[in-house]
Amino acid sequence: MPSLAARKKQTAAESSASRPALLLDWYDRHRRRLPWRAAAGERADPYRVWLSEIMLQQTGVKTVGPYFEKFLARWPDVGALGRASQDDVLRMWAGLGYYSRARNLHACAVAVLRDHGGVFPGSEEGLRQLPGIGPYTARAIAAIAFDIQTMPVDGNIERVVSRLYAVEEPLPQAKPRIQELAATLLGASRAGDSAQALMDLGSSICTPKKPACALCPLNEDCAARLRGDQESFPRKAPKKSGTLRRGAAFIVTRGDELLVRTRAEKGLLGGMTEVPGSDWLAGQDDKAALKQAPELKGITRWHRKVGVVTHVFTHFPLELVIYTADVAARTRPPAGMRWVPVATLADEALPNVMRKAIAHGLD
DNA sequence: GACGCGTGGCC
DNA sequence: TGGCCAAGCGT
Repeated sequence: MPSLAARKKQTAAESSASRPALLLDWYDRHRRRLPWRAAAGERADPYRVWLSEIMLQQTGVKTVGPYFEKFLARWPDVGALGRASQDDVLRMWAGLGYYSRARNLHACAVAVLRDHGGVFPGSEEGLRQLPGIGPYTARAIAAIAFDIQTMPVDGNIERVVSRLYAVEEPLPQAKPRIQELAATLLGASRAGDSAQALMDLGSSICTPKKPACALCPLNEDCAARLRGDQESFPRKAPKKSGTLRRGAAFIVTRGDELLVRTRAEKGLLGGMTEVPGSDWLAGQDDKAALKQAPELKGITRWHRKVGVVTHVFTHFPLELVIYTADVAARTRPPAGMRWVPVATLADEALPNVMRKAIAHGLD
């Protein structure tokens, strides 16, 4: 076999015929070791691949790591996860965001247990039918865990491919075209490694800002690099930011207990624990928000904490005013609410915005 | 196809 | 520091 340098030179001269081989060579030398990845040459466990792919949706590798380990230790296989309660899964997921993923994760495990005898379907089409598994994740599991010749396309691969071919069409319209181009980077085998090679390349070399093109195995015939405007790809339609919303959160203590409730099953922060609060509306003032305070015996006046809690969701920024009150022992909670010891708050399915509100209120 | 859906890290 | 970005899915 000719040396790597010789093969690379030869490839540049012969156009892109052996890009898949260059990519796999690079991957064999530089692949990242991640908790859900099998050793070189080994087939990955579908459960681990699935669990990691769901957690990694719109979420960084570093953030996912500890959650993946926690889940694996508590639920070592899909059967164990399918027999757990949704509430336990939500509690374990708390802090990771996009909570519909956790609900679908549990629903998926239940479905695999009930409809597939506890074994993941081994085809892209079969996987695609399961809750929480969309076109990307179905392809990723099929390629990585089942060695099926298919190319998943995530944000990293969109960036790499759009630069390689200088795709002028903006996202998301360009998705079908990019999917076609990405599939040409599949070799005759090792589909999962080809996909993971492109993802590693996208996260470590072909980064959004200041890509390290000198280190890229595909730099010789990258169309965007030849033009010198790599960072301008992928083209994207400009996106609009949301309007500021305001609301109030009520921190009610009864000794060392805190008043909480569970949010509606669907929608924003669905199924998660929260402290009682007002609606979150654009242009709402403090007085209007205070009118939505929970009614409890013995509260003569609310204490308004100095300052506000701010939080930025994907589609809108939020400002919460914090009101506090302390009530007598044995005060009944309003309908739909409950008291929980402050000491056990860590075990609740509390999204970060609520942790911030509580921290501010108890401060 | 557009929108709703968290959070943390980056410069 | 505020906008951008990260292994998308469901509706």
